[in-house]
Amino acid sequence: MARYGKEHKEATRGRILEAAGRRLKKDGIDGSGIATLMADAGLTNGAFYAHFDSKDDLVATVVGDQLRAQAERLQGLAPDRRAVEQYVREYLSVEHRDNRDAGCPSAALLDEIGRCTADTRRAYTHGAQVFVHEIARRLSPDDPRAAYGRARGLFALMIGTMQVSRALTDRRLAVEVLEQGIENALVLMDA
Amino acid sequence: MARYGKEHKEATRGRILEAAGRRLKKDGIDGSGIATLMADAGLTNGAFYAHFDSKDDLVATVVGDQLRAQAERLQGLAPDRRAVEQYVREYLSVEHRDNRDAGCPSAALLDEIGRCTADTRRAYTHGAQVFVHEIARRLSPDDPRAAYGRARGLFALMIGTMQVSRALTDRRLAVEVLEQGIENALVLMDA
DNA sequence: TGTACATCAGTGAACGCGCGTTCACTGATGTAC
DNA sequence: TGTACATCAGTGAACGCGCGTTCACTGATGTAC
Repeated sequence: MARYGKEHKEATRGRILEAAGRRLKKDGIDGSGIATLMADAGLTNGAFYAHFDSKDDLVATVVGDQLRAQAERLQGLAPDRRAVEQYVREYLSVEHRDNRDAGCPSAALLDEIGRCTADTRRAYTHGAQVFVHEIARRLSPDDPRAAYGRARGLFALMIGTMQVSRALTDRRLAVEVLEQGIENALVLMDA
Repeated sequence: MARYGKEHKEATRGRILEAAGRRLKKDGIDGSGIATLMADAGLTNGAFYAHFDSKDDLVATVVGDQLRAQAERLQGLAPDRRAVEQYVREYLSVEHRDNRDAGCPSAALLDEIGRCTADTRRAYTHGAQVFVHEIARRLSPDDPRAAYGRARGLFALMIGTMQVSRALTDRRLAVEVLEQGIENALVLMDA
């Protein structure tokens, strides 16, 4: 009946979402055009609307996917405090700083997300809460909610530190900011 | 000879910069067009290029001005630790959250600044260092450099916390994040 | 096994629009006489 | 004091371009016979 199995279109959608995740983080939301996003996925602009209602729809989906992926990476680590420390060290690394497109969606896009539609911000709100919960249950396994405050501080500190480091033109200073970010994160974790 | 005194054009330039500061923080850099920026200043698009070489030139100037203004506000406060606490409380307030256009340029624009030209990022680098120094000399009057690490952490934490709070759709959660941000800031200050 | 057909994912040109930038022009002003 | 002039900040139409979105079409495929 249908010429392809339904998994074909699903696979294409997945390819668009993955490519869009990278492109949006690299060039920003306003800085990424539909034609470019589709070319990244090996398609032409016209096919976009067979998969998404609008650019806003794509952005909301990408933001949700990106935060889910980030939380899952943390879920893959041990359920203890040392895993959080390991995560923080990888987050505040020069590799992450120099690879926006493969990195944290919040560090790459957060001020733009704050200006997005309610759908996108809802997707962000939910994803961020899951991520913070994964940090908190590693800081305080018996009562994760008690650690939400510190976990949110860690989250905000990591995002802010990475954004500052990326904005600096002085590479030595940028690295120093990352290193001090790790120290500050450890202070918050142990508070 | 000239039809206006030279202070006339300077005043107009200042008006453009002030209006652009507000508009860029409100709608983002990519989200603000020249025609809109000029209309905000009570002018038409064509006059823009009598004052700036390009949009990039304006953005670099605005970023520099905004960070200078932010540092000067801190300089206006007492040179002690209590002034930093007061500053943090005002920064992480609902008023600041709800008024991007009058607020911190980093919270409003930092991920976009990270993608800007070297000129803009140089202006940011310099401005941020001055601001961090003003925090540090209040945390450690005798040896400001010793407090740079904590001061940078405070800066990053405030920026990240404000951006997260602005992205959330749940207002109660957004307020809770601000309050916990203050607690976390106090922890870092006292570390 | 071979052919005709229906499906529909993907193509690519086109839509109106706003972008950053350029430029010939306007008109209010201070100066010169 | 009154008039002609030079200045130049600001106007607004126009440039080519890329934006998000629409749509008539193409063509590879699985199915029916």
